[in-house]
Amino acid sequence: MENALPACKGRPREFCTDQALASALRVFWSKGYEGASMADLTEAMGITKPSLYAAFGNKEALFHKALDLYEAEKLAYIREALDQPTARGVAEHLLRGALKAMTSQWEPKGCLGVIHSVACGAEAESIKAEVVARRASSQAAIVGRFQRAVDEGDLPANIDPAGLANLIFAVLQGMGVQAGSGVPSEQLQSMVDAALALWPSR
Amino acid sequence: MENALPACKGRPREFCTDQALASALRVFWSKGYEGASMADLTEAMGITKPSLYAAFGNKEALFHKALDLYEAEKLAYIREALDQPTARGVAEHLLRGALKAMTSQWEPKGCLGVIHSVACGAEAESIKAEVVARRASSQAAIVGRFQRAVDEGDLPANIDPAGLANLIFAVLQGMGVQAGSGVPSEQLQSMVDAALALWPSR
DNA sequence: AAAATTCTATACCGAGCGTTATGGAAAATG
DNA sequence: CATTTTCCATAACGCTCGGTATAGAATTTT
Repeated sequence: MENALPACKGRPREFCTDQALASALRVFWSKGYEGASMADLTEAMGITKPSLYAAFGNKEALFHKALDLYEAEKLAYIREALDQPTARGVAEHLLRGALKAMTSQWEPKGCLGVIHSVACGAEAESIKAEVVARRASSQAAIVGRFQRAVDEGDLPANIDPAGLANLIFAVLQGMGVQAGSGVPSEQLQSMVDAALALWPSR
Repeated sequence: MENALPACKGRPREFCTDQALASALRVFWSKGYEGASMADLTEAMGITKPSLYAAFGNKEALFHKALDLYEAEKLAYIREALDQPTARGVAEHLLRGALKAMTSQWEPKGCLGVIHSVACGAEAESIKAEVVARRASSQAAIVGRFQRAVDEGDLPANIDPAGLANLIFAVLQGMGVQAGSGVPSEQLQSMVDAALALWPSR
């Protein structure tokens, strides 16, 4: 049933689904799931409502595909951070990667995950749960990475890996809140510098 | 025109406006401005819609009064923090006060300000602007307090007061995001401990 | 060329939103 | 006790929402 083969009968689609999905992502990213109306989405995507429903199912399915795209393209820095050789490198890559992702000139400011982690209407309940679950898995990976750093002596033995991972995620989320509410990127830059200056050395 | 004198003609109001406002605050706090429908509000407040409009004006005016109440009652720890003798005391009071305020057993989890700082629909645009402005003024006060600490030698001279204030506010906001999305308070407690362990000593 | 299939576009649907008008009951004033 | 004022309750208004049915245009395969 999936459009596995583009060589199908009938009139072919007149728009690029990937491009339309990218446009939808930008709408969700800047307005949130509930704040993004179907009219907003179709206008940004350049298609009509029936085309959207035929191509993506419904609003929630469209959001899920946009979320996958976001995680694959905009959250790559989290996966890269896990590969850094030192715990400080992990933290630095997380902070600087998040800063870049949240303050791009061509993309909406802020973080799609943060927007949907805070409570809104009842219709977005399952979406919030999904976003929160994805963040929890990322956070668990960071906890494991910091635990390894403690075991290897890369981090002082007296620090709590879970607490530290929780803290750095809180900083990332706070950065998302601030970036999404108009705080200029220079201010966020100084925040990142302050955070790295405080990082437990040696 | 204000109900300055309770000794007025006609039938008196049958409900307590303060109590109703407190109930409305809890609804806004847990569902957000847009997520809180008039039906949600009137049910929680125990009054009907015309009574609400007669007593508070409209939904936005009700929110503003609830926001004032929130700031006066639940954000007292921020004003108290400014009076702490040391910068570390300020930070500790902020972090522990926020943790207590955001994880109370009898109140909604999370932070009313954070909820409305992230983008949602267009109707909440002015509300977001108001909340963001109030936070900015609090943040500016913390910057000034940290600057004083640097001048007094309470903080190392090489640190940036604005960056540090921005960082601690990001932690508070991240705490709000996490508390509002189900992270248990013990985990947030360990995050606070980790943050204070990293605080620039001496 | 003809038939079949899938596209796009317009209009509509039921539901929920914030808000307000209408009516009747209740309490204070004179 | 009568009047007046303000309350409460029901219902309706205009609007937007997500989602869909219908119909016509366009491009494929047979």
